[in-house]
Amino acid sequence: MALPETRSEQMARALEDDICAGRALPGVRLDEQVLAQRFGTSRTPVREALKMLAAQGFVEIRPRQGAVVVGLDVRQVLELFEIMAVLEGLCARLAARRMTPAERADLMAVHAECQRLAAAGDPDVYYAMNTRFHEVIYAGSHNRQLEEETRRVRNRLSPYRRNQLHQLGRVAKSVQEHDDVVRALLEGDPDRAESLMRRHIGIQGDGLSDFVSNMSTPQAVSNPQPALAGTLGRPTIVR
Amino acid sequence: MALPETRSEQMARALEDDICAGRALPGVRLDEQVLAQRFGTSRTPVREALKMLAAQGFVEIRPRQGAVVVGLDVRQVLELFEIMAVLEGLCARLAARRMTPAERADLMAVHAECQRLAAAGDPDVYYAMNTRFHEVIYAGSHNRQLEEETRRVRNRLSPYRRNQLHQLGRVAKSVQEHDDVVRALLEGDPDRAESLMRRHIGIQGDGLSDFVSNMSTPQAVSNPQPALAGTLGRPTIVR
DNA sequence: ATTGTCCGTCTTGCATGCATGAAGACGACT
DNA sequence: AGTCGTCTTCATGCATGCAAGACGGACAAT
Repeated sequence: MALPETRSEQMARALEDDICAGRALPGVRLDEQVLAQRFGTSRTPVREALKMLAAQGFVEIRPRQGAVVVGLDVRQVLELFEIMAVLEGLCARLAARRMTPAERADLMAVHAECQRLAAAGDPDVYYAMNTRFHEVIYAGSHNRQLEEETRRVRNRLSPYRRNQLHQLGRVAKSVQEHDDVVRALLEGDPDRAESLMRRHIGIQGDGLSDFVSNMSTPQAVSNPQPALAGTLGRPTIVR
Repeated sequence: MALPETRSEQMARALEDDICAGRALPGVRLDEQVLAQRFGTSRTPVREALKMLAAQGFVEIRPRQGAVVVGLDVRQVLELFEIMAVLEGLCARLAARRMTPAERADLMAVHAECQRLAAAGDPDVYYAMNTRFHEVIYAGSHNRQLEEETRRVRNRLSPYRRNQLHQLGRVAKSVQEHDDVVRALLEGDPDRAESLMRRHIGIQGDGLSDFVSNMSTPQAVSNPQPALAGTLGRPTIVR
């Protein structure tokens, strides 16, 4: 099976992961040669990977000036959240009608885990399970294209969400909202599932002000290029 | 001004246009050398362009086997329509609240043109104006990210929509639905605008059966590779 | 006749090399 | 001293070259 993966694809995935995980912060310069060395290839596959990431909005390539991790300003982040809300809302709507019994069981299991971890109190651990929770719903939509689109937008936002859950009480609120969504899903109520999910994602009400005030956290830089240091493995962050 | 555009970007746009306009049908093989000749470059920028298009879902690159224009089966098309409906719905919702007076005037003007062309009766001419109509609403959302996302999904679907309007009465129905949307927009009713737009895009009710039955029109091929003939300019279609 | 194997050809994936254009340094001039 | 202009340096954009893998055909065996 193991479908052969080209180096450019591997690198694209690795870089996307770096960006999503916050190892490559917005504004960081992505030097072709450095990356080539880091991955042990020539510049060619590096360039192809960067082009792919650029096409998906993860990096920006300014002709003759190199590639940088896209830095979104507050406005753009809010714009993406607006999109995210309807996409996840649609996932929930479709999932409410289409999830199989097995998938519903999965959902409940993951949700229970979320509740447990929320009580435990570590936001980062909860974050991981929270992601799984949403993934289950993406899959439950039985719409592959939607699944991919939603994940892509989610990934683009991820550098800006990491700290969101570190706010006091945000985790508790999150699981509570999950709980409502789960109920609607299990009852098979598409309208309610969609609307609850939209509200869960959307930065309406209290979420907004909190978020914006804490925003610009991951160096909402736009052009500063603290050149991604070439130490193989993980880029060191320059401050 | 004229921001410098690299060849790979030019080619990517040109190829995307070929695909959207139906000049490169799904399943058509995109040979690197042929394209390189056609654009008067080497294979390198061609490859970069193809990688970009692949990242956006327009072409599929099978390692060691080359690139083909993505062929969507009925199911995938319907999946994309589900996405399209909520994205355009969101555009309408936001536009209802955010359009400036100038944009509203624009909307009315384009809508009037649509009505005129609909009466004239040529579906292809109407199609172009219809596209502009929707573009005005994308812009009216004042959400750039949404605008781009929506346009991208629209473009991915375009090979499959071209003939949609050739159905008897479809044009008339389209303008009627536009009319309802316009009214909601001008009245500033976000909920109604969104819901009407969703219905307009969505293939619910009669739309669905008609569409599906006429579907698979643009050679819903998946692997057949009628090798894109190299005649510079436009690819000739093999049957 | 059909199927399986082998081989030739061709395309892709990647490495390397070169020219162009941009950023930064240095010096001259106001 | 500050500003402007030139020059140097370097990274990018693209061309070219080479090796590995895939497709197709021929041939042999059943």
